[in-house]
Amino acid sequence: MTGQVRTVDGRVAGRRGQATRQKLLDCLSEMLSSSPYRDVKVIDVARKAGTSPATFYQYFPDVEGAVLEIAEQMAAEGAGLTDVLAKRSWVGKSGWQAAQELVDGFLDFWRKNDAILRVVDLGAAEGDKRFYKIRMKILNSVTNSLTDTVKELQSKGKVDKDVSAAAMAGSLVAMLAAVASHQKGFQSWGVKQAELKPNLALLVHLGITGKKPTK
Amino acid sequence: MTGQVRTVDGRVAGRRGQATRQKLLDCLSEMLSSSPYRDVKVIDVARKAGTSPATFYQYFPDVEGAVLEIAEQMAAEGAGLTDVLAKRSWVGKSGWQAAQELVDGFLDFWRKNDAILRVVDLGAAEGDKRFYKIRMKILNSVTNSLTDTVKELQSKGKVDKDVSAAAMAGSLVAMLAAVASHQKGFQSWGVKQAELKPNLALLVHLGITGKKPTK
DNA sequence: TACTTGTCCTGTCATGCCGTCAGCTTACCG
DNA sequence: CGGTAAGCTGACGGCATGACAGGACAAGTA
Repeated sequence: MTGQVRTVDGRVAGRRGQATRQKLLDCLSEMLSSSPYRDVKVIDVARKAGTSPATFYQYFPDVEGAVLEIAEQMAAEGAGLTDVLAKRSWVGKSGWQAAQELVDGFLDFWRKNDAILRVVDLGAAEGDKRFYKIRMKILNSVTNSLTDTVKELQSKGKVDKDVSAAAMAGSLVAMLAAVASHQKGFQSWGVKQAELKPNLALLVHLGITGKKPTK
Repeated sequence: MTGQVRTVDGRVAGRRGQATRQKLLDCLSEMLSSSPYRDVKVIDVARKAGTSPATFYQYFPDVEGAVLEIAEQMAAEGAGLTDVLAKRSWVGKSGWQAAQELVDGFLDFWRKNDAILRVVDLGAAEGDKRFYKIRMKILNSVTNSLTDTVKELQSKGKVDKDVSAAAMAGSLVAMLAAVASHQKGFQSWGVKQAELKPNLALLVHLGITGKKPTK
């Protein structure tokens, strides 16, 4: 899939090299969780990995490059977010359940990868196409799936034709991503997870079907 | 209100000093729009302002500190976001209009201040309480207003009691903020502003009232 | 064992930014 | 005109960056 792992100067990395490379990625990942993105320095990552800055630059052009690598790995994992939605009916109780599971899956995934996702989000918002692409990769499976659902419901006459399926799906996904990345904020503001989830599910259901769920 | 503007070492800033300070803030602001947050250096800001790095450190402890200052200024401005909502009825056509105007105001405000808001969002997501507070300051007026609306509708029996007003309002506001900060993303993905806005308004209306709008 | 080859890592260096300080200049006031 | 405080900067030690050459190491060959 990735073909071959290569160093910056073009050599192919062997067993040992790949291990070092991965260790650097892991340490960077950890670092991103514990300190602000702006303050993450190559030298700290290298020290944490028990190696030297020069080694880091052998495998990655800069911190951004390494972050992109981590994000790619995560994106592959995140493709599974959409499994929940496959072949789901959005009519009746089944729809309410689909909405709930989508919300659950999303929040979990985000909580697990919040540090990287933060950086990816920033990069995308700043207009960096590489980050933007990865963000798409993660969100697209869900967005596309939801878009299809809306279109299908529209063709059956169950949803107004003047709804833009893509815009609706995109907005809902953006909402999920935003709420997920500010989960802590909600909590310290007095909103509990237990309240948050059903409300998000309700909004998703309302947005997709245009109707209140039958619970 | 702010009392007196002071330098880092305690002196009070006079006319000239305040002008320099403001110029630094303006240049920083511009810089944030044109290059990634991670790459904004004090020396560049100072150069752009026609002064020296030492001067920067006279007025701000670091880049973050200056960003907070800009964000404060913006937050004051952003308090006006809620004007649109004051004394609005969410019943009938008026509700649909309120939703539309809210979305309009939000997207405009975000587009105007996207660079700072990006950084504030990042800081908040990273758990920095100072950034989190400012984010609240900007969003709270809207969130609270929406929360009140939902509660009012609940007391009149027009909205289900099991909806958490705060969670719903918070989710909607988070959605608006997220979509706003990825406006460019939506566009390059094939979703036009003209489609986006009504869909967001629809979602807001659905979330607040639980019903489709009468247009 | 000695030699070769290619991978892997680091010491070192020039460069550039950070953050601080002493000290110079400028403005204001009696 | 002299005093005082504001305003600014040159210069410096410290540290991160990013490049390079060369040493360490493993594996294969004879």
